[in-house]
Amino acid sequence: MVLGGGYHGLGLDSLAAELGISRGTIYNHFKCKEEIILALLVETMNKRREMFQRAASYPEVPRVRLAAIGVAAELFVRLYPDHFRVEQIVKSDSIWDKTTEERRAWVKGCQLQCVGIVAGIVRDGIAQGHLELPDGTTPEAVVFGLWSMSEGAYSIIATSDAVADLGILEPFPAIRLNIHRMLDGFGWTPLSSELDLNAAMEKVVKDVFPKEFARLKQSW
Amino acid sequence: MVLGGGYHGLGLDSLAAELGISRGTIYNHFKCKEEIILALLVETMNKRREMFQRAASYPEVPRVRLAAIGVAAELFVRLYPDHFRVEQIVKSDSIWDKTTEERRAWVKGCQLQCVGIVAGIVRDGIAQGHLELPDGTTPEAVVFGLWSMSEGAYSIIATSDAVADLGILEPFPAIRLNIHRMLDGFGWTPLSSELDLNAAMEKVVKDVFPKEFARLKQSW
DNA sequence: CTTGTTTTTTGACGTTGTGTCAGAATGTGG
DNA sequence: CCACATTCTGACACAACGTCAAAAAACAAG
Repeated sequence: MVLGGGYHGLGLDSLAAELGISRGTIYNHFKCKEEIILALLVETMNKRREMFQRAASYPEVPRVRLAAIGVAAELFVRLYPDHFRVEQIVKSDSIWDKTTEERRAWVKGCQLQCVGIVAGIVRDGIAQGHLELPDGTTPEAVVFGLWSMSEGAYSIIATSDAVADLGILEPFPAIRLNIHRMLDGFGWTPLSSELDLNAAMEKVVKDVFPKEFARLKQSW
Repeated sequence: MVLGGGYHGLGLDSLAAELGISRGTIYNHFKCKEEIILALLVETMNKRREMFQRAASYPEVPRVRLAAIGVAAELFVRLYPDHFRVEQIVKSDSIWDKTTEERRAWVKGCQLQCVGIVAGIVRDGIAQGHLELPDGTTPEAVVFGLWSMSEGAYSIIATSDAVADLGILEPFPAIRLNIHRMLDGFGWTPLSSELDLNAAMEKVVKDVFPKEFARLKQSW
């Protein structure tokens, strides 16, 4: 893929050669290298938002719909690791301020949409009496927790062999477990002890993401 | 600080000028730019390990000692945001493979030590009957969850204004809450409902990290 | 103090990669 | 076929990393 070797891996010469055009031509479409990367980021976030929307509309109880979002996030990371990498790169390198306001706004908007999808499920859970948040805690705070956990876990997996050193042979099931423990901690019913979430998630994979699952050669 | 503007912000010319030496001299001490960054990373991880060790030896029940680790991690990020940034940079840019095996091993070892400290507390909790892990779940998996949550949350805070857009005015208390909810989900007693963890953490700050707390001008 | 030797420092140079722009090439309407 | 508009191009300017022979400094011996 384009961005295997980080920011430096993307050489405009090689990119131009790969596209069969000259390097000057690239600058007719993008103002600078950073804009290219941000364009890739937009593509990335579109992809994930689409998967999130599909997961969120799964006809089930809110807690399972949230698990479906988790499935979507995991599938996304496993299927498109390079796309995930783009997000990492944009974060750490200070490329953000070299880009146009327009594209930045687009990224931000997409991010908020993804958050909104998840927050909507949390609100549904509250509305249906499956979940009660303590005073001062907003649904968005819960989303923040889920987001943190995913982001951090996938980042750790992607950028070091720390998980293997920890003796965690299958990190993805571990992530799922930890996330559901957090939701249990919030008292979101049905609790993971009252429900076979693994089976539910496997069903989500087959019902909502059959195509993606087929592309995922490794075991779920 | 040295690494405000990411990998590119660190210019060897300006760095040399700042140190009052020539750029050539830098290469007597470091083989390449990447090694400089990794040296900063070593410093960073030493600092945090030291804080973790202090927190872990806090004379309290395991769950509170774990909270103390959380306090240490939070104080570290808030006091030394540039150090935290170094970790982000090392992750995303592919600088890892340009560095010497020796320094890499050092970083990895320090990382494992930090994990080991936390895993030790989890084991203590199990040994004292405060916590029971389901079959197939290791203490390291719990550490992985805590690590993920911290890493992801601090990363999100540091690299975007997403938390503000989510309406989360005080992200750090939100992180603490989410972490403790996860531990509650594991059934780790005393549960956060049976214990005033906020007071306990405030006590940790004053008992274990008075000096660091003094440097933290913002409210806890 | 002087002279010879070793170590450290230096900044000019080579190299690599980004971004620019005048000119070439290509496309279009009459 | 021509005039005009658009797109593409690759040579150039510039910036940053890393190198290395020469200079400077530190050190040792007589």
